[in-house]
Amino acid sequence: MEKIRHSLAHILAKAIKEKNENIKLGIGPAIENGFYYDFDNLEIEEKDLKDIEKRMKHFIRQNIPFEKKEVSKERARELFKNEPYKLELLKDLDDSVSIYKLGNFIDLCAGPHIKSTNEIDPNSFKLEKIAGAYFKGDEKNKMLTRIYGVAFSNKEELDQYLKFKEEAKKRDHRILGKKLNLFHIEEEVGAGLILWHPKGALLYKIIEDFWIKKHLENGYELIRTPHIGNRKLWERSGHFGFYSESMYPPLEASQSLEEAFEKKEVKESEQFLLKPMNCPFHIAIYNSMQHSYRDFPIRWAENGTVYRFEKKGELSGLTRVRGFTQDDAHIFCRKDQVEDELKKVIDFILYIYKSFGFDINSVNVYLSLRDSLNKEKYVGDDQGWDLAESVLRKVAKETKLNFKEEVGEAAFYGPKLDFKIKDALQREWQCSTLQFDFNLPKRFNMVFINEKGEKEEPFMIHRALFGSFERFIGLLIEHYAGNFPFWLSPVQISIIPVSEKHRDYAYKIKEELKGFRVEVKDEAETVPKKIREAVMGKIPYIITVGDKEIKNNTISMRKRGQQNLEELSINNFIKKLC
RNA sequence: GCCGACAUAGUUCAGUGGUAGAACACUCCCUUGGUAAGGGAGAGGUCAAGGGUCCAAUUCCCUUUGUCGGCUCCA
Repeated sequence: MEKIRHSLAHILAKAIKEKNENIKLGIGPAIENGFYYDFDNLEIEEKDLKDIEKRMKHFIRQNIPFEKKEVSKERARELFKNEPYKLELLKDLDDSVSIYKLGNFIDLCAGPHIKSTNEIDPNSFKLEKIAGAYFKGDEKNKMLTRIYGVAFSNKEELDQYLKFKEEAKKRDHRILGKKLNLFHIEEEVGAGLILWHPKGALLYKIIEDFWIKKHLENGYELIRTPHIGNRKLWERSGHFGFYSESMYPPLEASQSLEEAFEKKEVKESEQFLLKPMNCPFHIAIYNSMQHSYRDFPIRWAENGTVYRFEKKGELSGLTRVRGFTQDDAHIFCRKDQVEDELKKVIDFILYIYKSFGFDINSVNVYLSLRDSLNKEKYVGDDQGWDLAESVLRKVAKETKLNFKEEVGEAAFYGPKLDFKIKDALQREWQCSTLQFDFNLPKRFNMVFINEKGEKEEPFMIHRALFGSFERFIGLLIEHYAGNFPFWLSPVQISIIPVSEKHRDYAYKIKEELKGFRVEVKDEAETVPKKIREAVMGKIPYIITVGDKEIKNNTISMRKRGQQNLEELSINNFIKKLC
C-alpha cells in the first residue's frame, strides 16, 4: 500500500509539473491513509483539485512504468539543476543516488515504487486538501504549498475512510459540546478561553471531586496559588527566558487601568506575569518552610489555571486553548525515593485511565529526551540530564510501559514521560506527563536537612494526570461520543410525567432518588417530544410515570441505547444503579 | 505566526449588486398527552468588524477579528 501511496505522490507531481514547468518540487512521501507532495511557486485553490485528480487518473489509465536508475550525485545535480529544493536535499545524500522516471517526469527518490501505474485503482484515491508546510519542517524555511491526498487499495476502502471521517465529525467534542450545552468559546471573550455552561461545569466538578478524593487517598496534600506572579520570580525560574514564546506580556501592576489612561507617572515599576506553569509557586511554598529528610516525600497538588499565549492557528476547541487548568502536582523527595515515587505516579496514571474508560493500549507513551545538539533550548548540565533521562527510562521499563523515545521533546528543565491520547480524528494529544526535574531546585536554592544535619538539595517531580481538565474533558467527550458513563453524566436520570396530573408523583420519585442527579421534565409538551429531548441529551436513564405507574407504585424505565421499557419499583431501580 | 477554506437569526443552514429566508429553539394561545418532533400565532438579523469600488454592497476588493483543515509549536 505504501508503494501505491508513494507512487500516487509522483503521479500528482507529474500532473502539477505538466501544467507549469516553473513550479518547483519539494518532497512527496506516503503517509498514513495517503500521500502528499510539496510544491513551491504553486498557485492553487481547492476547486482546482478536481481537475488535477482527473489528470492523475488519465496517467494511471495510460499504464506508465516507473523506471529506477542509480546515478552519481554529479549527474543528479545536473538533472535537477532547475529544482532548488532537490539540490538542497542532495546535499545530505550519499555519492550514488536513485532516481525514478515516470514518463517524462523524473524525481529524486529512494523508492520503492510500483512497476507501473496500472497497479492503481483510479477510483481508490482522492485529493483532499491544500495546506502550507515549511520546507524540511523548519519554521525558518520557506513555506511550500502541500497537496494532500488519501489513497487505499480500492474504492470500497476509500469510501469506508470517508465515512469514518463523517462519523468522527459527529463525535467531535466541539460539536457535541454545543449540542449537549457543555461549553462555548466566543470572540468577544477571546480565542482559546473556555466558558463552561452549567452542565459542563457540573461535569468538570464531578471529575474534579473524583480527582481530589483520589489524591487525598494517595498521600497528596492540596495547595492553592495565584494566577499572576512577579516578573522576578519568572526570571529566577528560567521561564522568562526559556518559555517567553508561550507567555503573555507583563502587566504593569504598579498602577490601575485608570491611572494608566491618565498616563500617571509610575514611581517604581512592578511587572506581573500570568502564570504559564505552577511550579515556581509550589517552590515558593516549599521554601517558606524548613524541611527534614523525615518529611519526604512531600506531594503537593493543585488544579492550577495557567495561561499560555499559543499562536492563534494552533488553537482548537478544548484540546488547545490559551487558558487551562492543569491537574498539577509536585513531589519533593530524596534521591533514594525518586524511583519509587515515579512508579507510584505511573500507577496513578494507569488507574486514572482505567477509571475514565481509556484502555492503556489506546494511549501512546513517549520518553521525551533532550536534543543534545540543541543545547541552548535547555537549562542544566549534561550529567544531570543523563541521570534524569536514565532514571525515567529505567522506571518506564520496570513498569512495563510500552514506550517510544523521542529526542528533542523534553521540557526546558528536564526530560519527561508523556502519555498521548488520540482524538476522534486520530490526532494525538498529550495528556499525562511525568517530569523529573533537577534544575529548578538548584535555581531556587531548595534544601532539606539530611540525617547528618546538613543541607541537601531535594529532587523534584512534576506531574499531571489529565494534563489539563479542558483537554481531558474534550477527549472524554469524544471517547464516549457524549454518552458519559452514569457516574460522569451531568444529568443521570430524566423523569417525564405523562401529563400534568402526574407531576406530583414525578417529584415524589425525584425525592426518592436523592443523591442522584435527576431532572423532572414537567414542561407542557407531549411525551414523545420530551423523550426525544432526553435521548438527544444522552441521558443514561429516562423514567416515565403516568396513571399505570401511580396505580402500581412503580416507574417505567428506559436505558440509554435501548428502546424497550422496564416497569419496576423505585427500590429495584435504585438497586440497579448501585 | 504561515498556507488554504470559511463567517447570514440562539442553533443548523438556504439565498441575493436593489438593505434577507427555512427548520429547530424562544414567547403566547389551543391541545393533557404513553416512548425520537401535536397544532396555530408572534418575536427575533448593523448578513463578524472597519474601510474601499459603485447610483446602490450582506453580495465585488482590501484590512482586522474569529472559526475550520494543515505546517510549526504544545497540556
